Amino acid sequence: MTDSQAGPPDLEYAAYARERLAAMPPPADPDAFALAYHLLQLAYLLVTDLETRIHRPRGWTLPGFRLMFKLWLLGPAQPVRLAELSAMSRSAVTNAVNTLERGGLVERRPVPGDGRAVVIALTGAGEKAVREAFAEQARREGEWFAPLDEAERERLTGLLIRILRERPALGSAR
Amino acid sequence: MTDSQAGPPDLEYAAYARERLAAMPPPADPDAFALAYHLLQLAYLLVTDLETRIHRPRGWTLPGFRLMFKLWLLGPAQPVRLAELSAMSRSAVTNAVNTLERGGLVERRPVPGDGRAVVIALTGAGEKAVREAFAEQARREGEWFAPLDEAERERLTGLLIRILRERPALGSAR
DNA sequence: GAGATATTGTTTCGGCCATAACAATCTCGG
DNA sequence: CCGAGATTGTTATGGCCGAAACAATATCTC
Repeated sequence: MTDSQAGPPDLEYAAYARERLAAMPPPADPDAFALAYHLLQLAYLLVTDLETRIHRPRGWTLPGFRLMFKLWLLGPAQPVRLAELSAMSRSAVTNAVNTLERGGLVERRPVPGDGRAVVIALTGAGEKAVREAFAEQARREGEWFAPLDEAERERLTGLLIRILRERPALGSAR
Repeated sequence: MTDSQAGPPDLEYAAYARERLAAMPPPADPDAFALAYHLLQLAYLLVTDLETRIHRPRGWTLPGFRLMFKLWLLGPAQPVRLAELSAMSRSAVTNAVNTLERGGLVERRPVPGDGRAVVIALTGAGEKAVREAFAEQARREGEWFAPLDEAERERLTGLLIRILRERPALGSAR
């Protein structure tokens, strides 16, 4: 793993790992490894970048923004609905809403017909916050994807959607 | 956002959000949004799936496995090197090593020439653990990417690498 | 050599997330 | 009606993560 190409260390590592895996017997799968690695690495770098450059300086977080963005598009919604839209747990929604509520960005409202349920709604401050952060984030995403032309972006998105549509069944069974 | 297509809720939401963004003025960018959304969603689902199906049942975690996998390929290494290979913070490495060390999977060794430095090395149990989990994970990654043929996988990986190579400068400046 | 500076690893703090257990409430079959 | 079962949201508990502050050590400069 020489540094002769002077690429980023994570990409150098990935190339080296792929080579090593190519010399191993199945079930080692160098191509699947490379795909998973670069996918996760890009997602990690993008998340970290958006978080540190846009949301943290404003005193918020990326997960909080994503939740508020959903409320902005969909209007007030129950935690259970927000959880299934994001494919995340209800408790994660509870935690995120707690943080946002402390900041005065969202509020919980009781549901008339159902004593268990709660509806989460943006406050005025939350609506302003999500509009401002959205503009910044859209700009930054544009910078990240600038290396690809329009056709390539579309092709990349299409491939990702194919995998998401055919996603393997979840659950812990083998 | 009707559920007429009966697709997964997260994909339905993404399609709806893209439509809504298409009706907004710049800097709203529906294509960049869709790309970022599907990229992050797929990464999240893949991470969660590998974690819950493979690593948690064995008593470990995916981040722990990724660190051990690096040690497996590279041999003993210093935390600072592991951190830059993963583009993550040194404190995250410290935490991960603490967890792995409690489980007897890695050990810290002093560095003869340098009183500050430490080298992280796999133990025998750690080496066995990483070999077993690697086989499982490679199989599961293969299932995730099965919807794409070989050429499509390669194209997808290539597009991801293009973005990673040209990644925008980090840092908090605007 | 001695002091200023840099590097390494750790600690603290707060937020994110899942799982499991729980209380409150609703629904539905008999 | 009424009790079993399902649903909703919350609360522990524990791991992950970054930023910032810190102590120990190394290096560089004069």
